[in-house]
Amino acid sequence: MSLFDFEVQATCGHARAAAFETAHGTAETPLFMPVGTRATVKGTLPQTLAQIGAQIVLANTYHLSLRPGADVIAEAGGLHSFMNWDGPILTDSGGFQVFSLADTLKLDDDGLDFSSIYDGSKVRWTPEDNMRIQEQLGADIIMQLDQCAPYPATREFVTRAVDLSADWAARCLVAHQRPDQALFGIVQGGMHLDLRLESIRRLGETGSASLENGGRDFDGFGIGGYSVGEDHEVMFETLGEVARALPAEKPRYLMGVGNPTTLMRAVNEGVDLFDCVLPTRTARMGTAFSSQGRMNMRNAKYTRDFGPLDAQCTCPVCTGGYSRAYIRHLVKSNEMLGGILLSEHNLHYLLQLMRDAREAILAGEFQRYYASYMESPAADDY
RNA sequence: GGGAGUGUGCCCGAGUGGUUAAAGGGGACGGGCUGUAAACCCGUUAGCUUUGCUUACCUAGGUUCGAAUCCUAGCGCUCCCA
Repeated sequence: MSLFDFEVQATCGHARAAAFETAHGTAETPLFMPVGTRATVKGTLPQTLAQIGAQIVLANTYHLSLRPGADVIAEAGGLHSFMNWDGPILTDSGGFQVFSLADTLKLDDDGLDFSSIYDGSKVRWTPEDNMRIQEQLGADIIMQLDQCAPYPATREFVTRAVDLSADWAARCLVAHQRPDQALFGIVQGGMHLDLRLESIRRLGETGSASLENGGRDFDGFGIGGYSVGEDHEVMFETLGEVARALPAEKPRYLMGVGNPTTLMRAVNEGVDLFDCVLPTRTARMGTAFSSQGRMNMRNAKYTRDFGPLDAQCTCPVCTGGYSRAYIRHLVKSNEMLGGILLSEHNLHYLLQLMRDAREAILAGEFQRYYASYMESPAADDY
């Protein structure tokens, strides 16, 4: 396989099993990607990530460019060397942060101005600046700068976000230089199917134009702007059509999702990649995913429960002698090990869920696997 | 033996006559978390026949229209002097 090849190995209904080649190794889909915003998956050692089978890890351009600075990371030899993770890395552009937490944001024809959440200093980004920064960071997959519309938002607002994101996608594609980095465009359009399809059409147009000029096409597509506060069902009204309107021969990445059942349903709709802070954040707050549904480990009922978090789980925590009672104690005592163990378990849970889905697709048994999952207590997060 | 102080809800602690079923913190209990400014945020924490009633600020009496708040006695604890 050559770099960035996305080889669909099997399909089962809309669900796909595929492999994607990066400069730091192959990733097999469907795949959940742990989030390490500040070049660390909170509470989790890189060696642990490797042990539980993480394949791609995320990092964030907004946070890292402000602290410690893209130049520092470049000087360290890039993100892989800096964060001591040898596997594939994906950097989000930081567009999400720029729009969600910069209250001093100013947009103009050429780019945007915002102030740093760390020290208030003024920062200016054009899409070209953003590409240059992500090239300095050196991830294997980088994301275009985009605008993620909040929910609810007026149709006019979402339309402008689609337009701006499409415009920036074209500029990112032109500005993107490093041959060892894949660039993903991002679909916006909120909950409006027509706007989503328009967004996809423009990304396709941009890619074709680039190819005609001897340039590159996007190597994959992010599906952004979902999971921003709407009900699950609202997302699924359009997600399937949106996913399948994207080129079949490229990875489809549903950004910021999510909980186990949403992942399963999205796989069933043809999505390949996911990232979410949920497993690690909820872990630090005391929640465990399990085959029996979510567990709040602060609950008194676990005080004398000396069994593993999940008897069916093969993760190092569940097979390593850590009991529910002990983990509850750690969480209640605010001991950091509680969050560490739960993070490892939750990440493993989602990674394993996707591995199982992949196996089922390869075996041509995904429909049965999916139906049995949806009927199981694991699907309680709906 | 003498003197000074103190006693508040599970714990610590604010409150010195009415708007106090009682601030604030802790603990306990429960909920939330979705391209991470989150080891964070929110709620509940006397009982009941619950738009109200009952019982409550060491105990027992008293003053007052009204007391956690003032007075008397007792009990407990703390400190100082002998």
